[in-house]
Amino acid sequence: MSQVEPSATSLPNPLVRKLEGFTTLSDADRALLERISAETRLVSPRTDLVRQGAKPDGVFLIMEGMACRQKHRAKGQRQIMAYLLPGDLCGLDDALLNKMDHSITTLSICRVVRVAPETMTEILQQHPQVARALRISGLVDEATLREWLVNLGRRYATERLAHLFCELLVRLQAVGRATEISYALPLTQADLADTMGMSDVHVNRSLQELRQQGLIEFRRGQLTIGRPSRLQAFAEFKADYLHRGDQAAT
Amino acid sequence: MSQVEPSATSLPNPLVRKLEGFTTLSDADRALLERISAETRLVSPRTDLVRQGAKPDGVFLIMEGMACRQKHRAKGQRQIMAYLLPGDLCGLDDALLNKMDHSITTLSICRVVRVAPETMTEILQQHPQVARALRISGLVDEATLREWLVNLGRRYATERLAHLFCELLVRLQAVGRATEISYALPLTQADLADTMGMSDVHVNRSLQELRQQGLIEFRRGQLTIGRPSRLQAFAEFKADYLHRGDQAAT
DNA sequence: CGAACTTTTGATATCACTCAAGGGACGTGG
DNA sequence: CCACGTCCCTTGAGTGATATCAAAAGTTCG
Repeated sequence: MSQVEPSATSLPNPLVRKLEGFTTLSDADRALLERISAETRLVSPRTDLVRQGAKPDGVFLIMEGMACRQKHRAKGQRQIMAYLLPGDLCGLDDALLNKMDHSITTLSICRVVRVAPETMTEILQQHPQVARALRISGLVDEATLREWLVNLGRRYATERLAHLFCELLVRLQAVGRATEISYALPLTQADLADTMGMSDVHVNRSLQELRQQGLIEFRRGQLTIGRPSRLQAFAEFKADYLHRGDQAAT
Repeated sequence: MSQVEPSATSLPNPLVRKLEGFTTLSDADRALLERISAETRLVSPRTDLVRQGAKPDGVFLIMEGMACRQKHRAKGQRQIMAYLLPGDLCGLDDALLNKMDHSITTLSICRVVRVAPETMTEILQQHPQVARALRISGLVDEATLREWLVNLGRRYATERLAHLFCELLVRLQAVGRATEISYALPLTQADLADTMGMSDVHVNRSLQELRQQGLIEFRRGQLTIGRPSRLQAFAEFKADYLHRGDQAAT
């Protein structure tokens, strides 16, 4: 399922990038984060990192690829409740509770790091700025969840997808994983369906409509957004919930 | 809009009840919480406690009634993203971010307490057990949000409503605001619609169906669940996400 | 080259929305 | 204590959005 691998590419460190969007880090902070994220391993698609019902043990840092939080219902239906992108740390808060009420699962091939609980505790105590950034990051995750709820509750299928694509553009740009108009989206239409609370067939048709309207291109796992501002208007996307660029209050 | 009122009834203090569900409190902790929650004021229905776009200032503690977190879309649509019940503290985490991305609004008449930021900071520093319980409480709120997402994404209208009613039963029981089978639900069908991402007409018809199946009664703001286990089965409700009764890990 | 996925298409069924109007309940003022 | 307004709940009819089922076409990868 996984093996230790040296970090491969020369992409910017996504964790550092992300946290610097929330607060100012010292050289020591940065060095620490770089050190942590050195020992990565590859995990194949559709593999549980943390399983529902288990007691969380340590946290996972996503370095490459996409993972998610998901739940299953009795008749095999599933709902994805969050995407975990490069730079996202998961399981930190979950550790405070006894039992996972959902699973954390890879969607694509992922390069991840597991950080032991003790290491994590030490970091939080000795690097207050990192702790602060992680705290803020958690709040943004929660705000994102709320926006997803609006998405499912009050938008049509095409708007829903468009909104998700807008969000991913912003989030991936923030960690240097997207150009101005394009990014890798290694998801299946069924994955999108389980994210948006719709059927895979309807995802297919909605994607076609977005393509026809010239809002997106989506081929071979690469999503391209012709004019992001147009897609944002279509989806009524306001990035404020991601709290990028507003250095948070003390 | 509001005025200071002495605490009226002899109901148990909901904040104490709630936090004791998450951790063990000392007498000093309890005394502190009681002291804080003494100076309540009444707020009329449909009043913003915190407005979208504003900078959060202080936290609000709900002592009686129901409030919510909500967002509005352009064409007047709204989506309720969380219910705030007696014992719920809101705005604590929000304060770490610069700007509210949603509003906190009363649904019914509420008895609330506003706690100043300085007071809150002091409490968190001098009462670690309270801080810990509040932290866990926040995580449960997030888990609740995730479950709501499953609800909107993967359940039919009747199941959705049933699931909400099950959740409220558990949460209200935990703060002594519900009997084994019944509680006050001072909401309009339009409120329910904006919670469930459906139209008010469809809420009406779905409620009728739940009534016909003998699963609920709902009259004059009072909801009664004949046999909770039946309703839970119908909604596929598992209370684990509320993390009641599992004393969380250290 | 073939097996296993994934995407696409068509046809049909169903769930939920919109619009519009009637019926209650409740509070207020005369 | 009645009249009236205002919400809120309820009903009906028609429409629209999305799901389901089934099968064909395209991809990917060993």
